[in-house]
Amino acid sequence: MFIQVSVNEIAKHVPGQLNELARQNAIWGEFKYPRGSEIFGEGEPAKYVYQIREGAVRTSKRLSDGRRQIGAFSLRGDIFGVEDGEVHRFTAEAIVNTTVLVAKRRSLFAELANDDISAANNVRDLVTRTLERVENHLLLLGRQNSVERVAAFLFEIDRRLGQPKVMVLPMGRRDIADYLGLTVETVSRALSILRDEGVLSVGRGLTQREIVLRDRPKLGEKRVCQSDPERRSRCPRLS
Amino acid sequence: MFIQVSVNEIAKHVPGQLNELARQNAIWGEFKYPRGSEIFGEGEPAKYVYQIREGAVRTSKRLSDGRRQIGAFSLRGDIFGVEDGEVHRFTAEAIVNTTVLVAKRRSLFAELANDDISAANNVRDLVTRTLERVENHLLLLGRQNSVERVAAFLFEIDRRLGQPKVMVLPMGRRDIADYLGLTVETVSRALSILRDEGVLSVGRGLTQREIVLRDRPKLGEKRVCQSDPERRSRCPRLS
DNA sequence: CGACTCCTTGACAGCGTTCAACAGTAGTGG
DNA sequence: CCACTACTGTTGAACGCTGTCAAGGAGTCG
Repeated sequence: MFIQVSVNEIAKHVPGQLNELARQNAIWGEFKYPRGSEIFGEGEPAKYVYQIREGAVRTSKRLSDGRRQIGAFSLRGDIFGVEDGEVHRFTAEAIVNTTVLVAKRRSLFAELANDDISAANNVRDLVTRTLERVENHLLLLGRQNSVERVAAFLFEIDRRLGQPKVMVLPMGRRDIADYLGLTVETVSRALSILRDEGVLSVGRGLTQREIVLRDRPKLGEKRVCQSDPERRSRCPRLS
Repeated sequence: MFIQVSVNEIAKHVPGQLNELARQNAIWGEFKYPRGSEIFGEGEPAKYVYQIREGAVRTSKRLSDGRRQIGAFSLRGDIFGVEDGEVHRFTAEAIVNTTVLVAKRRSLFAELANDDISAANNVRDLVTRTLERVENHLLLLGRQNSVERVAAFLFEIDRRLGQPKVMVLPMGRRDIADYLGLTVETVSRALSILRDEGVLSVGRGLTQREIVLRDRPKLGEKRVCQSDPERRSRCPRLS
């Protein structure tokens, strides 16, 4: 009951998914993680599934020398931890003060053996969407320039936030940079370019993390390089 | 029977996986694809699962202007097409003349609803491994330099080929470049650097696609940038 | 209010791309 | 068998995008 209500309140676009997952497991309840704290670490046994009630989470990997790659951002209503196997392959950290619903989980897909078609479909959809997102991210990291990356990021977040008038980013430039495979300076410069081109507004009496998209069609064009034959930078090579 | 034998012959390290997958589906048999031909295209309905009997396959995505990102290479014995949903999210092409076993497939995870625990585990393992590989690839594309990328590529292929004396690459430099998010020239230069450092030999009476790894430990060190943690965050110099 | 972090901007450098030339190899047909 | 051709791969030189370093401003939180 408690779960039923809260999940439906929070995640209108993924109604009841955690319910399905939780039905045959045990909901452990709500947990709060302060800004910057670790929810689980890479290599730890994966015992739970999480849904964000309030806040935002980043999942990341690190190299030994500190270089970091963020694989995904999870926002309000999003579920994470499902796609892992026996152990977590990512580290998950709260970007801001975050409240999550936690459900005990069996091993991946275990609930599918229990004839629960609905839960099976939900898990399948989650894994499918995860794969699709990650694979598109490969293309972004491997073949797109900095402005395209930032535009793609803004486009994605804007969509996931429901295209609000003012987009409030929970994460800082450092996180954006590590998500896009860039540096903070390059992210900042790309945002300035988009601002100067009239695509968005930033600052203007707002926080630096509040962005107003002024020209979404133009942003959409920026996402993928529209091979401008004049500027032969990194993109055009058509061969 | 025919399938049983051939699968076990070919894929010792993934014994019988396609058998499991095929048991409740229908094996359609063997198909041959000439070098460079398309096995399936991005966006096409996903009707079959494939296992490579002989040859090699690349799966890739393209941007509208022709930029390409290869997501994975499939070698002899490998299964591909399982991780897709209703439609293929990648294009699959034969790198060389390739023979594949083809099995009709149901929708993703459908076989799990049929109480086939063994098949369920196989699908789960395939999806888990796919996710792990792709996520590591994110880190490579987002945060590693050219030599690290090429070293990681060689390390992976060497392992998958069973560390032979002479590594015979089925793919050309162009494919390697598009897999690593680089250009052919940069791949070639990185190989030359590794050659000059005594890590490998290439050419020497062999084809350019035949490589001898002379110092696997050193190659392993090249894979990830270790060394001074305090200096720059991106990576130390090459030379 | 002060110390801290975050963000932006500028100057510069470096790594990887682009462009170009050349050598090696494979495929083809005479 | 040898030309002829097309393709692949290597190497050099110059360019430029992005990283690095530095400085300063803006916001945050004690």
